[in-house]
Amino acid sequence: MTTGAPQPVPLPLAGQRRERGDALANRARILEAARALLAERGVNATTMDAVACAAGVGKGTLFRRFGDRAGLTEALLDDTMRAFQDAFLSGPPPLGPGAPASVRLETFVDELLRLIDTQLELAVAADRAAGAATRMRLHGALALHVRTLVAEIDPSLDAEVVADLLLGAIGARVVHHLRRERDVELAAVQSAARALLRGLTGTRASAPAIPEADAHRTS
Amino acid sequence: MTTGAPQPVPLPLAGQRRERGDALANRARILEAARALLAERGVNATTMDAVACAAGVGKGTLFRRFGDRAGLTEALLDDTMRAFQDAFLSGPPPLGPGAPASVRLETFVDELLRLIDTQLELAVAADRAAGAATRMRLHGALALHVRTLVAEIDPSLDAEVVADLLLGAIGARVVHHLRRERDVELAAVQSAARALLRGLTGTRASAPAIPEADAHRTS
DNA sequence: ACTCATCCGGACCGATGGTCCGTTTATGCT
DNA sequence: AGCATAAACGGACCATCGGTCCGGATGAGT
Repeated sequence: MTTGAPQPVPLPLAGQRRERGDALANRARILEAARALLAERGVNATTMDAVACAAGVGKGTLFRRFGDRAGLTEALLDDTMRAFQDAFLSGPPPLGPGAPASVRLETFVDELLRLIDTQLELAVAADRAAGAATRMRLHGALALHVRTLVAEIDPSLDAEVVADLLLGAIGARVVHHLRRERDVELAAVQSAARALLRGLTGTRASAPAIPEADAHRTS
Repeated sequence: MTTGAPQPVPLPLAGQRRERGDALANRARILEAARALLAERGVNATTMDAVACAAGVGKGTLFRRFGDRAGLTEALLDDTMRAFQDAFLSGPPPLGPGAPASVRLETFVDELLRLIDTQLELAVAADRAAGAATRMRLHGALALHVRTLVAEIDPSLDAEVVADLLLGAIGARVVHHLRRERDVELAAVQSAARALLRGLTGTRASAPAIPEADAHRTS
């Protein structure tokens, strides 16, 4: 996957001096090394030193490129997240626009859980290492989406708060705990999450009709 | 509050050498100092050094008494938690045994949120600093209770997983975020939590028969 | 080939959690 | 009261880790 990235393109563009070739290469190696270390040794045992060393670069390089630990994890999360965001913002219907909000929300939760599961260590790292600013940005995008869907499903709810509670329920820590320390199947987690959602979607939906039609208000 | 603690009693008991008087006093001072620092400076700015200094003891004393940071936070949480546990395990009905499971669960969530809110910084500290072992113990007690209630409410659910998701939803991190960074009222959080619970409690009770809802389940 | 901006790398720094050990002192006994 | 001793004290000390700095190396345009 890492190598599969379509490469941000050398960008033969003008403007000012393009990033030097070795710098580009190093960035890639650092990202790859970080991903590997994170996956095989866990979050706790992955130090910045170790990442730099594994990538075969000096610490200076590492820090200049990414600023700090938060920056690195953010970069790591970046493409994964971007893809997911595109999917639920403008992808095909079950997840993207076009399906009723309740279905979209359910699908969203399902998919987010799957995504977290495939990048468990990374997700936990981001969750704990990211500074307030970074977390806000990452969390913010997801929260906004959930908030919108929740508001659409049941306008009487305090969408902002409900959204945060929901995201908290399926946060990296929880999933990590269930999967790694309890040996729970991912499907079981997804199923339980759906059970929780039923309170928002199912119940109300019994008088379905789907309030759609009236586009999506801009709360 | 701190001073209000009923004192573990001098225990004039026998056995082997009783804990020395100064040791006892120091433990109390450390606990009090830690609580104060945590409350007024936040989790991030509270170092072990600072705690020892504020308590007027050496670091050696601090660490010998509590082992490590996790031990200290655990001790800090201890009596608060013990009281809460007693309340929901053997206290009066709305929370303790005697009321229907769904009501108990709702009350439990309400109360836990209130408790977390009054000890926000401490709760976050415990959440982040506690080692796996400690967290398991603290979380375990709560999780067991919720699990039991959930199982009672709807035996068809995977109580263990649902319980963890629920606790994740109202975890210290989430509450901290909502209360401190979003200025959300505690009541709003409790209300949103109840909305989530509705899926487990209310829905089933009235046998509303969720329509197609789960038709598109594939994964 | 030449020049210069950019980048590299690892020595270095400050903070912080945690350990060690010589010194002090509460406690029980005489 | 005086004493012996185990327990507790306290702060110097250590190791780790995130993050900074700067002299030296190097890629890229001319």
